[in-house]
Amino acid sequence: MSDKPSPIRVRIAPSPTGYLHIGTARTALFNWLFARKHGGSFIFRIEDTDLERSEKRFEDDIVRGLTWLGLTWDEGPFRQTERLDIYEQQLNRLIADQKAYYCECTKKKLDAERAEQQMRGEAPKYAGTCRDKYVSAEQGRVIRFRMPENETVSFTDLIRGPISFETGLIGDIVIAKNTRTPLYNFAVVVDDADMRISHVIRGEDHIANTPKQIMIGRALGFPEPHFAHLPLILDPDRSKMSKRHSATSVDEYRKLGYLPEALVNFIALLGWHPSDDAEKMTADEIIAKFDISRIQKSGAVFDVQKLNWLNAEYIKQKSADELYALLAGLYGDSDVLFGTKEATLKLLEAGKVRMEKLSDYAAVHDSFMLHDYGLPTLQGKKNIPVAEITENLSKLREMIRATLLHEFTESGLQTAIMPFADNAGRAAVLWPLRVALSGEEKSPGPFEIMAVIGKDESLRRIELALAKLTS
RNA sequence: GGUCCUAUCGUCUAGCCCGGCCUAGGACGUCGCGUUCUCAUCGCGAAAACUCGGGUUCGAAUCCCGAUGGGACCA
Repeated sequence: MSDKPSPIRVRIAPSPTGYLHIGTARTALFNWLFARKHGGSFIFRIEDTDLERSEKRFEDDIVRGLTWLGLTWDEGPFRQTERLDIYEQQLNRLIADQKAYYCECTKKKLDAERAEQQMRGEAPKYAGTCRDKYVSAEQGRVIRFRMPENETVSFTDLIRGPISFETGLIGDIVIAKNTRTPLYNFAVVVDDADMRISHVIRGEDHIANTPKQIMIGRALGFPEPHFAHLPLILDPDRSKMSKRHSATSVDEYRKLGYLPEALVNFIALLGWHPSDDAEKMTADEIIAKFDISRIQKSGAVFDVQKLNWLNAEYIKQKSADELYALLAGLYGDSDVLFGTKEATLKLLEAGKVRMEKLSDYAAVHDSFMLHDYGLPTLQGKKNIPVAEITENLSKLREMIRATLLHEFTESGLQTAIMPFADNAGRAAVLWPLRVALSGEEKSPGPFEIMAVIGKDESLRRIELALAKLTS
């Protein structure tokens, strides 16, 4: 054995039996971070041996999702269905070495055995009927791995420390249906060895598979990788995150208007924490601060509120142009435009603080439109007299008319109007002005609205209010 | 049912390995106050946690044992 450290090689190995799941994305992220942190390689493998449930559209979704998140891989995607010869070769080797054997037990017989074991309160496992008799490949229904009977398998989990299992409790597991149809626990071992994976970083739900895979790997004479089992992402009821309670697919989050940098940042913080308490971090900063030993042992609840906060932070830091491009990509130009492109950019600049998600844009867009309203709204809770409102709005109309076009900005309008508002009473000036412009109890500020809708439209809306007052 | 993992504010977590600096820190959320009328942003502030029981020790969130809770996997 050489002391030369083997290169860091990690992988993400999803099954294309569903859309890219948040949990899978998080596993991918931690593998990616580990690879990037240590100058290693990140390998992408598609575990599509389950032909019934695997679909091309799911594979495409996974590829698209990882790309969108920026989790770029160095090798792959490899597909297990394209590697059948490799598994067959290793399976034959195991059979020749008598470390695996054909089993002809019927499902009915196995079910009966299991029921009996359960009754006796024993751990359900294969009774070993075919273990020591000759069953030909033709007679065999499945191929089983000959599990040693009295061994303790131990491994040191990078996150949890030492973990051990008794092989006697595991039994002779099925590793393939036939030499061309390997099962999960076998294919994984062969692939990880073949791809020279140094660290297997995966979800906690795989802990029980680890001893099986270690034993198969030993039987095959493969070097043993390091293992790290990540805590699970939980729903608010603390069960494993599932569709039942929340959006679980990465693409759903994209469609809801979450930014990839926000999702990556948030997901990184689920079960991991930098030593300096930083919360908002770019991917590069996360890589720099990443340390696998700081990963949490217990599950983390997916708190959408915190994700929303982070997403809002990232939206605020985008320019109007960037937001426009993002929005147009998501909804199409026609749904995004507010009059002209120029006005839309102004709206975006003013309105982005009101968006947690890109999908909030519709409401923001709407908040700059004029809504139907009645006299009581214009008078407000303080019930400002109609005469006073009429007088103030008339004066405002003149001031706005007099405002030069290049001063028709939020700050320009503020400078022009605030002295008057302070004089006549802010509440009696600003409230009616704002309602005249928006028609709403709650809305963006009057200067914000005017700067976005422009001089002509502002005056039109004020005229409308004045007309309402005199009618 | 069996096996395995796990336990600090409502949530994400710092601290735990190397006991005293912890009157337990930060963030989200909540509540309050302020900032150009409302809303949002922004600023300031508040409430809010060491699962329980034993032990070790001068001293335990931190070490040991047990219980209880939660979860995952297999069936």
